[in-house]
Amino acid sequence: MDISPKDLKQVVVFQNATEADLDLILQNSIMRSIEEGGYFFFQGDTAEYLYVLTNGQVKLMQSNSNGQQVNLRTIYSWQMFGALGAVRAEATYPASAQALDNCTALAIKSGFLHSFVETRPYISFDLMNLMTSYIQEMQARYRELATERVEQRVANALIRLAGQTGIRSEKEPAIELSFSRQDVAEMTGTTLYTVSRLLSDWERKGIIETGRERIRLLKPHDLVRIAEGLEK
Amino acid sequence: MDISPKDLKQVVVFQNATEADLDLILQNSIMRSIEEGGYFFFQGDTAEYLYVLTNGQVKLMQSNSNGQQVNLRTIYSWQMFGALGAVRAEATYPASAQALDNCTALAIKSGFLHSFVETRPYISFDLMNLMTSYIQEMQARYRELATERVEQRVANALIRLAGQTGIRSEKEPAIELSFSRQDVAEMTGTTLYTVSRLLSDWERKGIIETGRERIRLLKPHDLVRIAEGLEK
DNA sequence: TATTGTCTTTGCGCTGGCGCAAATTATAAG
DNA sequence: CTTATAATTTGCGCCAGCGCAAAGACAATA
Repeated sequence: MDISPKDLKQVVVFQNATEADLDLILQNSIMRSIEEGGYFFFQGDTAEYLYVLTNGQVKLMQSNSNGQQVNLRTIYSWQMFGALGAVRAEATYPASAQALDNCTALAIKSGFLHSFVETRPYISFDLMNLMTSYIQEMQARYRELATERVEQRVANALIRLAGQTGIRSEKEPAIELSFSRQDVAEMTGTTLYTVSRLLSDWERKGIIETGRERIRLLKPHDLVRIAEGLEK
Repeated sequence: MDISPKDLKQVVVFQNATEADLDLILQNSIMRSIEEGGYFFFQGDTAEYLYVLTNGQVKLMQSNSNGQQVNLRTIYSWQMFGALGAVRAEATYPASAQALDNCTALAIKSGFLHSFVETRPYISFDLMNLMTSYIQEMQARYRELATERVEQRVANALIRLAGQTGIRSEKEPAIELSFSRQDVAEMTGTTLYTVSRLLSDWERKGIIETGRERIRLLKPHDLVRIAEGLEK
């Protein structure tokens, strides 16, 4: 599968790039395909490439010395990942990137991007914007983890996911999500048992509907109330 | 108190700036003094300025709708703060900045920095480096909070603080920190009671020595072992 | 020296959430 | 259709950590 410069316009960081620049980027990149379950890179690897996902979904996660892991973020088509390690020379990736589907991604040599950015301020600007939003999201999630109860955090995660990826059908205001209990647990710093108990409870109350690796939000507004700690 | 361009060289983001540029920055800034306990800005304010602290210490913190707060970071002399809000136009500060001492800071109009950066790639580069390290630290702390027990998190926080600010005396390998139990609690997402109990315990074991708003690390290595969860 | 305010310690009871284990259900593969 | 595999649910016991309350220690001020 080939990629045209026009396709690259969809990448937020490249939105202001010229056609010529996009061409140059393509010439200095290769395509990499990773099949479901495989890894683009592991936490600690030297950051040789930064990626633009063209197909599939990628999970970014970080693990501690005992192997316990947390979900930092899920990457969708035309989003960048592995960019953090690429900014500094001789950096290592701070997280691992696992393919949730069969994935294809454009791999850009980080050394190339380095020199490329130096003469194109608009790109660093867009990159900084992206980074800023990362920092803000991480700070918000950190605060959440530190001060909110599990119930609120899970509700919040569902709301956030709904905003990012939810499929909203026209007729009914239901939002469909595809995540396992384990996924949600890793996103909210809890266990799959607790998530399961919570979801069951909410289902009994008619707020959501659940299935295997599937959560449908029936009353998002009620979730918002739970997230804010107003419930009970 | 006046600031010379040379002083500004101490700011990481300005380390590669020319004398002329530093002068220009100074001309487009004002000095602001905030006394102990006061605020440079509050979370949610529109980000008109970004600051370079010249004197004192500033605590960056975020609070949720119930007023509970977490410590994101402490700022020392010649470090920047409030830069996040400044990158995007019409942004608001994602955190509040409280003066821990009587503080003085250089306030740079964010609009000015905007246009300034556009023609000076080296600065955006250094800014991105700074942002990258923020993201990585937040990710690490997030993982810590999600997967580690309180004991480990507090030990980790002490180690981190020792690296950032600890005063190491020549004769003995003891490191002196100046933080209240409440401070440490807000940094680690726990309560001052739990921190107090932990510190008391460690003091009994001879790992640290404590006082009012004072913690002296006697055996940092033992703390590292606790942080890694090897203890018990 | 006495006073006041702040920081710290510690006892005590409680509970939110963890995590094992075992049963149940959904999906995929043969 | 059967079997294997993976995801989910739920009962149960337990404990790490919370948070009130009250006392104690320290620092600043008059």
